[in-house]
Amino acid sequence: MLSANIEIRDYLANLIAKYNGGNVEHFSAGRLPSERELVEQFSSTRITVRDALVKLEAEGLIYRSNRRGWFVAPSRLVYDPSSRVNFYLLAAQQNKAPATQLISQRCIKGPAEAREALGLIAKEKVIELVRLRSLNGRPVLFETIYLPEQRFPKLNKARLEGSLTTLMEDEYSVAICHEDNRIRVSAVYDQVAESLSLINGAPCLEVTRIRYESDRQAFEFDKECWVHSAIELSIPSK
Amino acid sequence: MLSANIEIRDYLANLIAKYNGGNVEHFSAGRLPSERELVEQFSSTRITVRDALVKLEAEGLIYRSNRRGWFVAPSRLVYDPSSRVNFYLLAAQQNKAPATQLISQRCIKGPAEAREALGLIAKEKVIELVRLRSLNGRPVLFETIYLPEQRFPKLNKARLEGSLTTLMEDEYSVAICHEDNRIRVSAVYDQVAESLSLINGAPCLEVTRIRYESDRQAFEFDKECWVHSAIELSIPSK
DNA sequence: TTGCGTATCTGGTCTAGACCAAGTTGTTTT
DNA sequence: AAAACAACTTGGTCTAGACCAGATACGCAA
Repeated sequence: MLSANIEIRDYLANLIAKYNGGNVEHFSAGRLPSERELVEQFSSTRITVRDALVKLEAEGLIYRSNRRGWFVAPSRLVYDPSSRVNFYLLAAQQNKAPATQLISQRCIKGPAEAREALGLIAKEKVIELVRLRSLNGRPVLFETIYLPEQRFPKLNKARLEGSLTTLMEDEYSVAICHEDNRIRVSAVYDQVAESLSLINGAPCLEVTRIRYESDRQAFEFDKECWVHSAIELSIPSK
Repeated sequence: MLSANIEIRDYLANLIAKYNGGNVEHFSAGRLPSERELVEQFSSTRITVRDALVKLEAEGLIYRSNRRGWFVAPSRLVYDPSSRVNFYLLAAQQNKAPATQLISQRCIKGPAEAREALGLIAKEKVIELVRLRSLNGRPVLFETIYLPEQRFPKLNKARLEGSLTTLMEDEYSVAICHEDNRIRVSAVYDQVAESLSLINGAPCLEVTRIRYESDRQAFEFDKECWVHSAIELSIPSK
């Protein structure tokens, strides 16, 4: 005995599998039928249809673009967070078209979490960079980067949409000693949700990273929020 | 202008923060008020209250135990998937009481995914082990392990609830050469959901692992489904 | 004391709508 | 051709209930 929402889920999951297998006839441009069309088709209600869609979303089979509709999720970007391969190269290798947008750049006191990670004292400030990265026009990553101002004076604004790792090596002679990545499932709100075309409370994969240039001296604190269906992490053994 | 479900979320998130800070007065035994009580308190409806609860669940602040209620999520287990530290030791180090239950043990053909990873041909079978692991009585991990039967004849049943790594070293002289871990957000259904006291379609953190004892020869294929609020992965740099 | 059945409580699922705000599209005006 | 507006479509949010199934607590009988 299947509940109605699972029946709808299974039906759509099946079509999605076919679509991903190359049978494009079901969804034009990867777009699912509207919720109201599905209600008609299954003689059901929006509550039930949405239950099914939210489950498919949780699985990463589909994603929503706020108030535009539901779409079949493209194949995931495979990403090793502890490798220093840059985003453009990685995306290109996997046949995806990358783009980066610098949303804001500020010099502020910064959140306690970042200050602590960077070992800042008293009035030392941080540079906060907020960037949005897309694959094939779909925003997939919202990242907030904190850098100690003293270590990185006069950041080259022209290069803030490219690889920061490269910038830091070139202009500040940074050599990464080691780093720590923390990965958890979380949810996005407000600016983050909006930038990613997600709704408040949508799940995401959150990667928090601290990079060190010597045993104790951290030079970078990042928080990455990935649209969870867009990413798969690959962690090779040490 | 906040929507009602966000208002309820914020209110509860606040209480949860206090609860985690040591102020235990709000929730007895970490249990949240029932959905119907919250409906009363906010003069709202269950749809809206559940929207709020599902958002808190997505964030990992609370979890549900199927038809029993909603609970404040305990602190997360921090876990490095590519380390070979065993579960009991790890849990003990973080002051959590671990337990393992062997749910099933079969010798089968196995799913294509596992067969391929293990490089099996023709009629070679796999041993499938299904285990459920708990922390402080709460199920947090459902894992399915596939081992090539030829490599591991006559598995010692008495030891299947303990550390497999240790068992394999002791009784089969396995030496791990390298491994690959894949991490993605997914959802659980049926037996997995039931075992974890989750509902069909609840999000989880899925870790898929292949272990090799030589460059090409894999000896273990695992799929771990973690209750997402129970876990944080820690990936140190190579 | 130990089962066992029962009443009650909980979330799980669903009906049948409503209104709103943002995104899309087509038409008209400049 | 470009800008402005209007009409329409979409999901986002919410009302006010209903019934079901599993979990739990409790009282009663063995």
